Amino acid sequence: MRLPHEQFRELAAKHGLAVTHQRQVVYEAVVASHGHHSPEDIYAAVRRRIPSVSLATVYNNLRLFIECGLLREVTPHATTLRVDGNLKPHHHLVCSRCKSVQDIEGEFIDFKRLSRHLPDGFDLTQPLVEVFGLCRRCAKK
Amino acid sequence: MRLPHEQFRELAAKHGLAVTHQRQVVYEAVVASHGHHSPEDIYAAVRRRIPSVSLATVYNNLRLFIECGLLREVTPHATTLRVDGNLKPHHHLVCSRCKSVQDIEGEFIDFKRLSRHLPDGFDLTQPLVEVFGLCRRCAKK
DNA sequence: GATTGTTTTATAATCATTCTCATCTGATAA
DNA sequence: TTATCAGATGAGAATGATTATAAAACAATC
Repeated sequence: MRLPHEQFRELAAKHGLAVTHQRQVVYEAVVASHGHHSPEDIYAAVRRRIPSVSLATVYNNLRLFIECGLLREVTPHATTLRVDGNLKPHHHLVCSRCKSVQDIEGEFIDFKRLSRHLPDGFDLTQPLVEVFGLCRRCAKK
Repeated sequence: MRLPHEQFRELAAKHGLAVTHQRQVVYEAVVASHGHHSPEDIYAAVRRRIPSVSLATVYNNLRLFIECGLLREVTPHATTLRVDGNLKPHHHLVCSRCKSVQDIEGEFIDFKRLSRHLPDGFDLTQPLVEVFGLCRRCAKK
């Protein structure tokens, strides 16, 4: 089992990213957060270890990590960016009203059938599926 | 076949909304647009018929219509609101990089299996599924 | 047609995000 | 190890989408 900072150094080398202290701490904060968090959340976590860190640095690095595939953007219909450090295949259940996101397990997608309907050239090598509905709290109203 | 303005009067009555000229034109602009458009797009279309209309009115009514279920929000990972007037069951294929959205047909979701994994109380009566990948253009890079 | 509560307009305010630029730092080569 | 320099950071300003505010106009009900 690799330690988080070793894991990050490997990933950075693989993607040609310079390893800075800030970058490392941002990455670790996302992975440790186990959820679907906003840049402000991550900023708050990073500040505990680097009080002088700038919010722009957090934004810069989150965007960079998303582009490199180190983490995934999870912002369905929400007004603010959310990131997910969990790269294992999994899907999301999203509340259309309150925009809350939860993970969902299970093989409920027929990828064979899906691929028959895909337009030419569409790349599904890292598929992510988001299913919308109403969470219990919002359904009550 | 109902005319668009008759259709809107019925819907408004059903949801207890006052029928104003602006509201009617906003609704018709969304339905006629056949796609996944931004408030600015709708605003431009409405202005052709009501040059004095305010952007705030477009936003207010789009939000109202979404809440009433007259149309659906389609903003996966995009930075700006998109609306879809097509209420027939259909799903979306979204490019993770450029955020483009296209409709996709086909029965590729096993809802029986999915419902086994749903948390208690989650309401899927109007399910919308969004599948993420890379569109042809973005996949090339 | 008068009344009442809602809607619209114009504009100001807000909030998330990005940009700017001066300063600093990690990576590479000497 | 040190010098160099492209790239990263920090502070704060700028941007852009969206929402709030308040006065005037309007739809629905009586």
